[in-house]
Amino acid sequence: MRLSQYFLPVLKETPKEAQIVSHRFMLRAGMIQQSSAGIYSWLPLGLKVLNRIEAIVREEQDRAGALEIKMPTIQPAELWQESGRYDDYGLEMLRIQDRHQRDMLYGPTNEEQVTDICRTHIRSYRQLPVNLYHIQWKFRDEVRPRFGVMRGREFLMKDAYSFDLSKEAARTAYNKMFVAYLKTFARLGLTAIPMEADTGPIGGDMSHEFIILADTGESGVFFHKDWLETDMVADIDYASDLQPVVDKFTALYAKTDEKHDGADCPVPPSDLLEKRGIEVGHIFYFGTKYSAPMGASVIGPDGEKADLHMGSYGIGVSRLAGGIIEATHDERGIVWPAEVAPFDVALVNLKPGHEQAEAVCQTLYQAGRQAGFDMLLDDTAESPGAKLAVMDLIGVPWQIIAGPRGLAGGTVELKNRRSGEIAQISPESAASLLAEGKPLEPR
RNA sequence: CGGAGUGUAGCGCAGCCUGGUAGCGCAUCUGGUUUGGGACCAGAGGGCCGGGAGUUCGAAUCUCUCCACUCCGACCA
Repeated sequence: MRLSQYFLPVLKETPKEAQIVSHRFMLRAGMIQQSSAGIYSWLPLGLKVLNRIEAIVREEQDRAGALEIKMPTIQPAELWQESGRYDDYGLEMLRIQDRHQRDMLYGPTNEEQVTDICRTHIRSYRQLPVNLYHIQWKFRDEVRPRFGVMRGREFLMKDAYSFDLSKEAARTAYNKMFVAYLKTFARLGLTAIPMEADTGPIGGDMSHEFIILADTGESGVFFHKDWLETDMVADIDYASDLQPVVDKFTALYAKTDEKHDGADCPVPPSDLLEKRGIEVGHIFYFGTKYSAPMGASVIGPDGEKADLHMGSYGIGVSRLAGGIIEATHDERGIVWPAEVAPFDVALVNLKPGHEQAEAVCQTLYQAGRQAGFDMLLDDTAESPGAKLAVMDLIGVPWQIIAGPRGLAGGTVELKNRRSGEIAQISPESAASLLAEGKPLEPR
């Protein structure tokens, strides 16, 4: 993409409503624009990132055996009256009427909807297990939206729902999602600690919130300091028994402040950390809470009818865009992990019109594109300082900077956005580096 | 929903107390000069001062009243 033909409305000054760093940078980098409280338009750069996060989430769900569906944003009130939540949910639910005065709502979540799908089509235990997920916009009329996309009213969420014959079988489904979440967040460049969370009325040990640490987080968390040294990568075959993996990643103490009890904590105070975190995922088992009232049951091997055991598994996709920035920025701007970066390589022509700079940029641009890199070529007439500042702001992992001064000495700059390291290399080595394809790593 | 604020050009702000021609910086447009870390010179355009109702000869400014947005708390992916 040529920057001169792109839509990247960067801001030099910070809009005053943006109080936290991710919100500031998302606005300044031209990723989002506020529409009303807690509701945002996603501009090209922001949507690109959102789509890449979504793709990673989807890929890991698919690998874990979940099946993608797409349920509507608008749901009929009847389903929620069946589960009993239509009256319970309160003002957070956006209620609307269609032209026939039929009560509808903009879905804040989809347990009822997915239960309706399964009760219609799943009659036998032989059809189990099933795990259906979708990635869809939700609306919750939050009392106080804030922090940009971190607590919006409208937000993009991946929500999966598992259906099993028994609690034991549901645990297998739960473990798959647990591991899928570890993998997903690791790929997103995040350390997301699974923390024991409130299970609500069901109880038990099957509820975890995945939390990334950030001072601006809304959740208070307590955990063993060794978490900070833990390698979060889990490369696992889903067909194997996942319980040991789950055990490994739940062995160290980690609880949200609702669950933490200072008097009853096994970790000595010297090893216990109390920090703030951002909840980016939440998984839990809730038994027959919806299947029983909604009549979602199957005939079991014993010929008896049995209510389905369900679990649900959420990832805040749009929240992650902000969460990643909170976790990885520096003072100059965003520092995207390679897998979610909107572009792979930014190519900066410091002096458009300069014959040699033009030629080198053209060559490198083509070389990168042919090798499959998503290239951004800054061919605008801005001042060099402005260009470089914008590139740092939008956080593309690699920058290649070409200007007359370097080219006179036969070099361009290869800059690593994360480390700040700059290598002076010849245009030819830059070209061959690009030609080798991903990932871009100098020698 | 309780508490506290803010609405003036695309963005950031001043002006309001003490009523009298609506300003500054950045951005935008034109021309020129520039080009290695958010350039320079000259010129230009752009505002129902959040909406409504009052007070007044006269309201961005004073009063009332809506509305929107933000921050702090209680709730949540």
